[in-house]
Amino acid sequence: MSNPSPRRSGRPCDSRKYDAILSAAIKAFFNHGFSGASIEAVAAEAGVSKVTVYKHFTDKHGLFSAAVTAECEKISNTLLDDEDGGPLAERLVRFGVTLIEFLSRPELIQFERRLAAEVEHMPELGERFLEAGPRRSYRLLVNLLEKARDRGEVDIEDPTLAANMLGGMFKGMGDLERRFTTQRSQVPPEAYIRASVDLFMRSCKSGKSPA
Amino acid sequence: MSNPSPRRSGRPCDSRKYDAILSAAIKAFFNHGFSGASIEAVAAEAGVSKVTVYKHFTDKHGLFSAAVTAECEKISNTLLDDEDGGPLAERLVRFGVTLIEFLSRPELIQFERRLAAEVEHMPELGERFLEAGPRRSYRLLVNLLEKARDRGEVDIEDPTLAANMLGGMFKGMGDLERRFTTQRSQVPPEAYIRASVDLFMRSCKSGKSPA
DNA sequence: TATTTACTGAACGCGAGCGTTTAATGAACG
DNA sequence: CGTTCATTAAACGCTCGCGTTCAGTAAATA
Repeated sequence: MSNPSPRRSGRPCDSRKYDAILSAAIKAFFNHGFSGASIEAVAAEAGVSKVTVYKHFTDKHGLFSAAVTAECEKISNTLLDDEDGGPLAERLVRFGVTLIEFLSRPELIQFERRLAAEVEHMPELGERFLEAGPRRSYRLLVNLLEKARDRGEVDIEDPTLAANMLGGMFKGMGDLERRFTTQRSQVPPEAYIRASVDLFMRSCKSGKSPA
Repeated sequence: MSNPSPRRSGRPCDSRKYDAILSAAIKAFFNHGFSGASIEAVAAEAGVSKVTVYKHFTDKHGLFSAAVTAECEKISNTLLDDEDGGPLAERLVRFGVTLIEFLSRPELIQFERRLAAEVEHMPELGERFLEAGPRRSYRLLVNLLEKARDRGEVDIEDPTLAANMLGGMFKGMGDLERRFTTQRSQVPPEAYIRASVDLFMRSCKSGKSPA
């Protein structure tokens, strides 16, 4: 009211410190888990006093929540958009390869592991992640299939189901290996993705349709 | 050598205490994670002194490892065996439904979450789990497909790849919902599994084969 | 300049939890 | 019986870590 400018008096907050804290928190939480990570270590890593951490974030849970939100933001922004045309099969292969490469990044794997472990105690964070990532790319895939169907390119009864299966095939068993193994496979998934798309396309052209 | 009976002298260990400790540990670790769980709580829950815990298990890591091993044992013993015949499609549906129902049990979901979170620091446990569960059922599936192919029931070029895709389809997107959501869906997976098998079978009969 | 706010460093209180020790009791065996 | 080992309850030493407090400094505004 009395202030025309929203600028408060006194020394302003250093936004770089906020960022530093957040990155340090992300690193710590997703390396050691919620209970395993320590605020003191975060402060040290960020080159910041512990008090400053508590100035910016209310609490350990608040910091964790902010870290998850930030990571989800990154995921949203990385989302594979429906790149320009080509036949459906080629678009699906591109989609699948990009997806699997994205899911194979060590940081993301670690992030998923840690987040899933905390979901029981902070369900809203799991929900936030699902919306930021998986459900969005799922909808992209559904959309891609619907358009192809409308163009008469394939015969799909329920694109929702089809996308579900395609996504599942793309992940395949490699998903488990990624989650429960530390050594990263160097194998590019091209061939496997292509085989999955082949399987899918073959079934779509043979008269009947998924589901 | 000197002892004909393997029975040592002195008071023998109470195996029920061992079991009690182990169940308590399983509950604690898979509810609160490795760092989150406390030995004291485990001892209390087991109705046992802390010293007894350390008599039976060297150390917190040892206890965790024993808990994981015990759970993996359970998983191995629950493994869906290739129940008697019928056409391939029906057998696949049975396999898929049993698999998904198994994977949907809250205890198993929680177990997978916690274990995955610790894999980075104890890789051998992840390996143990993969061998006890996923890889075994994967091999069962491969076998099932190979036999069907040998009977001329389907035209599959690479059963390995096919099993990979089938398994992936069965899990589909529901896998992510299970991992990152606390509310359990009541929906029986029958219909979805059947649709996946349909998709698969359609592609196998149309001349060409997966991959 | 005075005021206000951010930030630091260090210390504090406090609880949790790991792993150990001690003294005592209980259960098996010879 | 005495020996041996399991088990207990309680206490201990120790470390870690959360969240707070305080005195002092730095950077902005009025």
